[in-house]
Amino acid sequence: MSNNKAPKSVTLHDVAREAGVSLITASRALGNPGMVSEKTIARVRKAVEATGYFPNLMAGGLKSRKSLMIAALVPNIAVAQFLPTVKALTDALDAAGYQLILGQTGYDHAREEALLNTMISRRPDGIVVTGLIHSQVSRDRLRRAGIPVVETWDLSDRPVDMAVGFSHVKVGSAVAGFFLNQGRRRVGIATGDDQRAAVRREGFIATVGHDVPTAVVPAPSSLELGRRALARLLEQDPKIEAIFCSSDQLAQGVMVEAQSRGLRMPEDLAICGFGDADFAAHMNPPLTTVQVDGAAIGAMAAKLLLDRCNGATIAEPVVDVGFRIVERGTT
Amino acid sequence: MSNNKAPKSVTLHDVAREAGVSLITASRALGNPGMVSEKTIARVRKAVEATGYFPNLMAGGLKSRKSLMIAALVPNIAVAQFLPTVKALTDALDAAGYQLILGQTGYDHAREEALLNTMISRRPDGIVVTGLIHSQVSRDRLRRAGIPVVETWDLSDRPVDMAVGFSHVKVGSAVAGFFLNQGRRRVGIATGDDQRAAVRREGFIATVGHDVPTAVVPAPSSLELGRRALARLLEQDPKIEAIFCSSDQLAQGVMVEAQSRGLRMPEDLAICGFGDADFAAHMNPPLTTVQVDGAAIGAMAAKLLLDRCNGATIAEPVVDVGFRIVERGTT
DNA sequence: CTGTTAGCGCCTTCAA
DNA sequence: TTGAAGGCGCTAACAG
Repeated sequence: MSNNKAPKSVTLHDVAREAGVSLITASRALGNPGMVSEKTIARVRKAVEATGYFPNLMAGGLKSRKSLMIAALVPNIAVAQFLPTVKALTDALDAAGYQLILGQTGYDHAREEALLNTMISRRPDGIVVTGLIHSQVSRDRLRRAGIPVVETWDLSDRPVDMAVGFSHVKVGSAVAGFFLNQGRRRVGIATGDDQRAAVRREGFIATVGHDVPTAVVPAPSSLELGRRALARLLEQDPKIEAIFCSSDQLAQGVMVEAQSRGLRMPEDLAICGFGDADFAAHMNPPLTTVQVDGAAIGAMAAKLLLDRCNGATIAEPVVDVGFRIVERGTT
Repeated sequence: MSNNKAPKSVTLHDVAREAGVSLITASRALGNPGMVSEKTIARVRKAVEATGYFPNLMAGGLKSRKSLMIAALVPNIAVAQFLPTVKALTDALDAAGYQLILGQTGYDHAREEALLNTMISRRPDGIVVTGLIHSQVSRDRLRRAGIPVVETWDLSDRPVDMAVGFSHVKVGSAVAGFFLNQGRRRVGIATGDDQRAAVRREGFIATVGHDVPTAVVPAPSSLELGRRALARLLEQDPKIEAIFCSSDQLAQGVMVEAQSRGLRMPEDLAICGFGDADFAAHMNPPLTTVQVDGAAIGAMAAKLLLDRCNGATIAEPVVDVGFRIVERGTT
């Protein structure tokens, strides 16, 4: 009688029998309809309905060596900054029948390496990381595994494989130049503690020509942390004239704190954010900020990966999407 | 000579040979160390290093019927609302060795059904959806497939399987009661066009006792859309006294527009948002809003799923996490 | 256009 | 504690 095994799931074998064709014909009818006659396809389709069959992508992927999955590593999904990228990526992949597996590195290099190992074990058809991959071991491993990789939000002379981003040094430099042009010399920085923000700071300082007051706050940045950052900067230089913030959230906090201290913007204090969050244009005064097209980064990363999956050779494996300073009321 | 095949990847077979043990012993040394002697484990570990072996979870999962993946369906990853949930979910799953596969339904029922089918084909060990699953076909399918499912951000008398959320009807009702208590009768609603917001609106109207002016905006809601929503509400009732917004982003826009029209809050106009975004407490005036613990929802969903994966029986398959109105300066 | 054969890489079952 | 055999569900490769 019926023993207590798990209710054996319907397989392609059952479908084939129901349709009165061989296993492989059923397989082709579903995955490669061009090779099968209309009539057979119809029979198989009907058999699928009748049996309630669902393909098993694990089994298929094992043989075909295609998982139809792309792994994405972000520092922290809750950082609004990367959302448009993840969204654009997911949208583009979905449209091509691929799904995204998500991993959070928490800005932690060891965690990143561990996560990368896990992801490799899943045999994704591609990997997207935010920022450059830090561990040399991981870099080598990925190259050897031959998995297409896109490093995003940053540029590198020697990416693991492909890269889509912009130069953070140039961003810092551009903002510093912008402040200096306005005649503001007493400048400072409120920044998150991540690698890319640190590089922007380096570019900023290089252009200013000397070190500047800096308040570093832990990720993820928030309005609250911005308020405290301004307090700390004013301790370092009570007459500070301009502040470059590593995110608009932080800038928002700096502005709130500045207003509560009676500082006028831009007269007493100029502020430049980073990211052009949707609220930036609607603040009072509207926030000057650095705009980066995060969605374009995600879309381009998806395109590179999908092209590669389709066997294309990528002519330009490193794509610079650039940035621009959007001048508004705070400068 | 070396033919042109893909560089055959290292398998457990190679590790076993290198270690001088059988295939299955190598397998156990890695996945079930309790069954193997210390010495053998060490030998296998060394062989793993030497060969550069990476397990193939697709192959392992095929036999063991465990994918160590959880599928998560959200309407739109860019909606800040669900971020804490996705983050808490990812964190909890990561810690248990599971990864998240992400899908975006775009608030579209057909898309949701298609995505669910795709996900089923991946044989995830669990599925988390935002909101209730709409398609009856999908509901039946999931039950039959026997995949653990958690429906979140909503509650249901008869969930597909498990549910973690709160009552949107009660939220609408509570906010309406709150406004009425303040003596405000000319009330209205600015809302996104999603299902849950619609239910909150129903609760609101039921308590008010009659239909109210309503401005519906498409997802995802934004500050910009909030501004337009207020304009539309003022056309419907120039003397409107209180507005319930379906998100804090929308509320923010309503406030900006109100200020630009010279309306004072809360004297001329009361506003209540939804979600308690991080900026809500820092607006001017601070925004009254409905607070829901999205992270708790994600954490609880992960717990239910992981418990189930570990064979536990869930005593309470429906968890109400509740909500509360946070009174601030706009009411 | 259809079918047969032979695995993909690993783990479960049974035996030693 | 270790091993041998068999198969998870599917699809390339090669016939017909």
